[in-house]
Amino acid sequence: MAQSPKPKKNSKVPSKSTLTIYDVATQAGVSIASVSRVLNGQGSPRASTRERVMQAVDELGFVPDGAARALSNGLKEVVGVVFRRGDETRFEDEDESLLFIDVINRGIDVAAQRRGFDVLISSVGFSDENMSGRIAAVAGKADGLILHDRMLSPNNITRLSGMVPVVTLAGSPSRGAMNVRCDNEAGIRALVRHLAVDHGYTTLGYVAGRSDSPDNRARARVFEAEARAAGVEIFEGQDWQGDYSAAGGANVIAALLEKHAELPRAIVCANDQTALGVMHALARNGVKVPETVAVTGFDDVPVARHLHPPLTTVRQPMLELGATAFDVLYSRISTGKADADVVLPIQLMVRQSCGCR
Amino acid sequence: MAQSPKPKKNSKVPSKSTLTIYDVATQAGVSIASVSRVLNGQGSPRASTRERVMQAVDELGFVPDGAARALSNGLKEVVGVVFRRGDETRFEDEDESLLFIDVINRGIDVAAQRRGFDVLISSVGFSDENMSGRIAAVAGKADGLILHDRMLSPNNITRLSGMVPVVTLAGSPSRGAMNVRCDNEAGIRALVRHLAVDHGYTTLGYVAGRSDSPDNRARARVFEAEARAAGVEIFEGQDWQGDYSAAGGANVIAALLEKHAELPRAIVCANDQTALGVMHALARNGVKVPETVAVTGFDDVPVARHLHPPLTTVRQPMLELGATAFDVLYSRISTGKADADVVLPIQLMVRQSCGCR
DNA sequence: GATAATCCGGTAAGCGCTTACCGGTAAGCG
DNA sequence: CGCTTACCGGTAAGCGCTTACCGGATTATC
Repeated sequence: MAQSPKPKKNSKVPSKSTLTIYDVATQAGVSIASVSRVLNGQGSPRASTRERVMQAVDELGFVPDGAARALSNGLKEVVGVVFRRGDETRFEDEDESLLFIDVINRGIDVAAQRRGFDVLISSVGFSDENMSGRIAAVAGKADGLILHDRMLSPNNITRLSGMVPVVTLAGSPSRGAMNVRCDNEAGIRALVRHLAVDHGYTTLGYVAGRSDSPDNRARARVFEAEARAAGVEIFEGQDWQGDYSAAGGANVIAALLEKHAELPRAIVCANDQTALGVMHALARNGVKVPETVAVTGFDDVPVARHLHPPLTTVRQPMLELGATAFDVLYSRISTGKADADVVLPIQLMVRQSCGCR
Repeated sequence: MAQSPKPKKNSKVPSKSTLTIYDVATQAGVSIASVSRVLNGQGSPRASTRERVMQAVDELGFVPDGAARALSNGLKEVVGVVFRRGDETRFEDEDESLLFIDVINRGIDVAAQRRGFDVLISSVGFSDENMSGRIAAVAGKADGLILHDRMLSPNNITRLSGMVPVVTLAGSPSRGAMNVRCDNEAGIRALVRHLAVDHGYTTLGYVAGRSDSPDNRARARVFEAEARAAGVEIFEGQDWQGDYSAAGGANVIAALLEKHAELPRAIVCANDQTALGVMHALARNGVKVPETVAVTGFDDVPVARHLHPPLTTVRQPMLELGATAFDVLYSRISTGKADADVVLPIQLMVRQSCGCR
């Protein structure tokens, strides 16, 4: 019967219980292997053995050490999730695009729990240096990584994926990593069609998201192509550059109105936050939505349905996006195989800001 | 010169690089102790030794294993954060109170990074069983826990704090655990005073948050006491029961208006989401805000300033709340000492929904 | 009674890293 | 030259858990 190991000579004050599996084994009168078997459902312990072990665990308040388990099992049962916080024009705690990321992370969390995994979160500020080093540190504490958009160059993603399994949530996959995304092009197409064909609007504007976002650039391209195909006039360009935030959207409209620029009959916004700001600025200037100018968003964050008028938008299945990202990563971790690029369908959410009743 | 350890006989497919510190040592032509010294800034390695080690690390793409480091150091450098997701009346992915929790978690993340810690997130669904077991599993993977409100009974918190350092974000502390909170009472007092004294409104309503939230009950009590002291008439009771969500707030107003009930001159909402729904329902029914009915929120989530009219609310320093919770926990982990109950000040954010211009 | 099969549980090795301790070398001093 | 001190780096033990392997006891069969 082994004794509890000697206290580690360490300059750090022991802050956690120093209880180990040896203490449980001593109290239950069995070996540490028996304790492990009972706790992990291995082997076929006698009922009496099981009872003594569970009683000792309960009385002592024993929690197995995750690091020891991870080292022994070769699996930490932790997924690392890394995302960008802020940009060069915005103080970091006001970055509203994190709403979107938070919901995706929720989906990751729920899917991870189904497999006994937990989610290790790390956000990276815009001005943070040594992003690769940071991501590597997270990788050392996890079995795989899920990287939100705008994290690393494709080369660095490929390099990272040589160290740890990586799933990206980006517009396109990088070599060596798996990718999960929504069919955003279909979403923009559906919006433009709804406005141009169903409503018959002949002028459309597009308030862009961040110019450094590949996702935004793809949306802008599809918007342009689809609008041209529908034969409508397009309002776009530098004056229509937002940054995915409500303030960015409001600033675009305020600036246009200040120069007495003409507004299009409908405005497609890069995301719901932008639409919130656009609608706010229009209302502030006495422009009726949707009677004078219709507005649409993208994402369908929970706030969208409570705006006045309720926002027509494209529902990105954010929870499913997160859950799928985890499932793809888990498949890779557990079988070595996984899909390289998974595309989730979107759904047009027609409410009232487009002009429907 | 030790060889790289033999591959572990394991039924799980190895999905991570099997690189270890032994491989780096071999490539650099030094011992594993030297590699460790270089990577951890210990001892005084020669410049030439340092270079060879760093070059080998870079060429091999080596990332130290977090579980091994944690076991050896007796410190995982991970903080576990656990929060509640959903309630009995709402499907879990629509729980908007998570906005608030997400921002607090952001504060935790930023503060944790300052100390080289990462954040292990685990949400618990309302219908999840064995919450204690779940929390214990997170505890096994972290050095300490931060528990959001509504997680465990005070007894269970005390019991948990015998296993691992615990910080709660609750209205009041539990024995054995540390606590961090905002001075919500002062916030409600400031709101009531602003409406009753500065604006001279004589009737006030309070749309409550969840009835199972101790925080909400405390706010309701202070609202009542302060309003009575200001000599105004109070509208409250079962008809004014929200659930912290926009839909909950909208439902309260819609139901009142359906029964042609009289509305107070101003409505104090338990949080900003509730205020969003209240304002939406009022606007839908042609009630002007703030001309006919003023509305205030609580929390100052980013959306608040972009509503029309911009919301007067109480700013909960959510980022600071999270950061302080982490700092308190870190103090405990590193020195064994920490404050038992930390109260952060709030700030009244006067915008336009109260009637100010 | 002897043999084979099954059940159960203990012992020892190992997961990947950290670092205390010790030894070799070189420099400085008398 | 001999002794002392400082510097640097290698060896071995250990962190807390998991589990392969083996042995003892029991049961079943001939």
